[in-house]
Amino acid sequence: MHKAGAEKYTRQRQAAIRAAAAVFAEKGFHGACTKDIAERMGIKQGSLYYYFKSKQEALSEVCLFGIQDYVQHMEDISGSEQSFEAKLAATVTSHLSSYRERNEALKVYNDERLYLPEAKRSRLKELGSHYRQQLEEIFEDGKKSGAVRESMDCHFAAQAVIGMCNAWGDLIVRDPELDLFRVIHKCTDLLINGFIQQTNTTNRN
Amino acid sequence: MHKAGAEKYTRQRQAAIRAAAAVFAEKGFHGACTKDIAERMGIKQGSLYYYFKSKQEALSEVCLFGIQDYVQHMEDISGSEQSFEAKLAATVTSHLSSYRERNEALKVYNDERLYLPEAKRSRLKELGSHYRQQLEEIFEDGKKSGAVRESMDCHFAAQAVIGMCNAWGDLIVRDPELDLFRVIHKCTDLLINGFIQQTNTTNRN
DNA sequence: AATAAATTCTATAGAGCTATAGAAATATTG
DNA sequence: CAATATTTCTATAGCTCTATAGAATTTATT
Repeated sequence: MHKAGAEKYTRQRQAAIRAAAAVFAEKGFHGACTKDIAERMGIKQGSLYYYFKSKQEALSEVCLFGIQDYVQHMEDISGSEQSFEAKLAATVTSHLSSYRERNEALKVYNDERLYLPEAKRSRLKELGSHYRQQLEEIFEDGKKSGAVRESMDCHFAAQAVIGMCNAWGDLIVRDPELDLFRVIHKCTDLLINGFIQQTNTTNRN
Repeated sequence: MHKAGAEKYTRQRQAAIRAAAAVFAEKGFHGACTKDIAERMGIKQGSLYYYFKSKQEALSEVCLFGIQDYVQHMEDISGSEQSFEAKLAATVTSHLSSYRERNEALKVYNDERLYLPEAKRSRLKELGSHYRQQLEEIFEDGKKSGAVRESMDCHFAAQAVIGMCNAWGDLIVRDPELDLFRVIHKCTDLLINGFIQQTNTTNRN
């Protein structure tokens, strides 16, 4: 067993989480085998169990890694003093950027978290719900400031934004050629300006 | 082996496809086992192979079942003479309704089709691409008629609509309490009216 | 260099799952 | 009813995968 002071352990464990993320993203939790994960980081199958006590634990760590930092971003955005449009744009940017930076872990969180044991899953679910709630509040505040129309269902709107980001995130992970900033720009544009031809110019950028 | 004239076979095979859809939707293709599928339709594991030659074939049939009919709907919508708004609303309605009617098969198509062998997958992919293309054309036509703003990226818009419908479809499948028509209405409203407060009233319903 | 600690390896038990074969049961037809 | 066809069952070969144990190797410490 490792001891404090041996920092190779933490480095390798992080590598294991990233390797697991990549393999789970490609083959799914049940489709992936521990051999794939181990080989991706250049060790043998059995050695992986020096870093995880089970395959489930690997999934659990990947999922946590996947969201912890875009949840943190939302905390910052939500607390800041910006216009509704700026907050919405920041949310989209942070969410989509996470798909690139976090090495598939966010995709794994979305697609495979339901295979976690109940206890772990509900802890992660809290984080996810909190994220959605904060986005919902951004919409509520937008209503108060007059940026968002009265008739908007804010719960629904938050869900829709997250769904749209995840759909695009999927494509971002699958296709490394895809220009992240182009996608961010288009998503933001769509959310702020909508599909429809409008004659007033108040909310264009 | 069965023979023509024995219509129990086709009835049971359809039941097998629905059972497989439910199980694959819940546990994923690799997480599901043929025992689960068989038991759900009240037969034993081995008997399932009277209807499928492999687990892969079951997946293949489920995926096909999942899309064939909403792809067909799009064909009708695309060919019809309606306003942009009406076509968009019809698309959302058809897409989301499929999630309820088709017994989880559409969800399986979205989440598990990448585990199909290449040959099958590319045949299904064609259907999916065709669907997106037709939606894209609806947007292009909308531009020509002035309903959609010039600056809209139609390819992107189509992708976004599909992504949003799929995100909501997931929730519809997961939660049978969720009111389908409420979701359809809200999605349509969001797509047509957008998030933002507008001063002109041209495109409200 | 000798000793101890940390990391990786090999080998495997034990479990679960797919797909098949052939028997048994059920339904259909003459 | 007897003969035939269809559907389901039981049993299992053969494979893959997880997780563990203990040996071997590498890295750090005295």
